[in-house]
Amino acid sequence: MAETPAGTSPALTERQRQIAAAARALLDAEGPEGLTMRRVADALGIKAPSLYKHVPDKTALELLVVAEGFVEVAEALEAATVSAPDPLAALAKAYRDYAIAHPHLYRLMNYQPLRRDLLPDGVEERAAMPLLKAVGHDGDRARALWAFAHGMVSLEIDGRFPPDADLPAAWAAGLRTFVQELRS
Amino acid sequence: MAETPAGTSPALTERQRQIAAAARALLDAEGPEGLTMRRVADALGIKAPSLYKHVPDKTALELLVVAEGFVEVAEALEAATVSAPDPLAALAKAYRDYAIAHPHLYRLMNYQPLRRDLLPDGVEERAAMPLLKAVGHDGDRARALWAFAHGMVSLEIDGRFPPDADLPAAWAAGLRTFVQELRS
DNA sequence: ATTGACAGGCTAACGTTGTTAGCCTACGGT
DNA sequence: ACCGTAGGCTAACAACGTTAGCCTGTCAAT
Repeated sequence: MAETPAGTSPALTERQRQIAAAARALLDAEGPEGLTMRRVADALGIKAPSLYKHVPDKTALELLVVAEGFVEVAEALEAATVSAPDPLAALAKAYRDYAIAHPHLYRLMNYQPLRRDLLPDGVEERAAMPLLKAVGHDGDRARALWAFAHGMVSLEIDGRFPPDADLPAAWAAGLRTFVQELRS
Repeated sequence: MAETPAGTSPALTERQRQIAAAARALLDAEGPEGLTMRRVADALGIKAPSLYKHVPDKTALELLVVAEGFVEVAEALEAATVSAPDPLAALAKAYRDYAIAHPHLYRLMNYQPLRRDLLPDGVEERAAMPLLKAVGHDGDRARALWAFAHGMVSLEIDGRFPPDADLPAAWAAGLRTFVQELRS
């Protein structure tokens, strides 16, 4: 058991990175049903119980994947907002694009309480930065925008909108306010 | 096997209503982990396999509960918006109140694709009506508002906002736009 | 009055899941 | 030369959803 001071990033071993990669691949390819201990172990050529030598339990394994997802999202949002004519629209588009591209991962990341204590430090903040910046460092409005985007994306991913819904129009309707208020 | 014309509400049997009630109670009290076939059967004094004489599988059982939830939400929203000075704020508050009061049910209803074909007719539409009315029968804005509310509520339920976040202020920031636009 | 269908319970069992216990082996440091 | 530890393994458990097959009571039709 490596000594890991509470509140510090654990620094993954090679095996843990392999596990995370295998899990990620399975999740992307087959969804949450495909993400089982035995399947992950199979992908690495070992048996399921051996995973527990590297990871305390399944939720910790999932967290490895989630952490990876947060970094990716952060990178995508940063890349999208840097020098964009309309940063807010670009941000929204990038957020949605990522979710649509990786719906299973998006659910794993956002459809449940987040074990922040087990997440590497700063990961979440980094992902939130582009949002805060785009919205003028107003926490309340940032949270409102996040909620709107998350709501739109999750409802779309889960097919909850009627098939004839004009989602771009709905996005526009929702974003209008934020843009407006920024200009005032 | 009762003949149930496709697309028509099945009309529950007494036993099915009992099953739904037991499931609902378990879900409210213990969350999704508590909602198992055996636990539901126990609550009714029967064995798990007997449930399958009344319900095809677990997701159908869950759908009984979900349908009940939709009716309750619809009633709550209708009651809240009737003769409210600020219908939109009242609607938002009622929506949140329901979700906060029944978080497990809210997740079951809204965190996954919805099997509309197995849901009694009109249930979903009825729940959507107060929203549409409050927003001036503009579908795009209605969906944007729904997404915002769902995002706020689900992120709150899952503890995703920082503990010091001022959620009422975030709600206000998000709702401002809708109110504004209505007045114009 | 007898029959027979069927509704609705039961037990036994299967396959899959996460997880634990306990064993074995190879390697690296004292 | 030792020995601890990292990291595999097999066997097994409990809980889950679900199926097969049986049995009994009720009730309608002959």
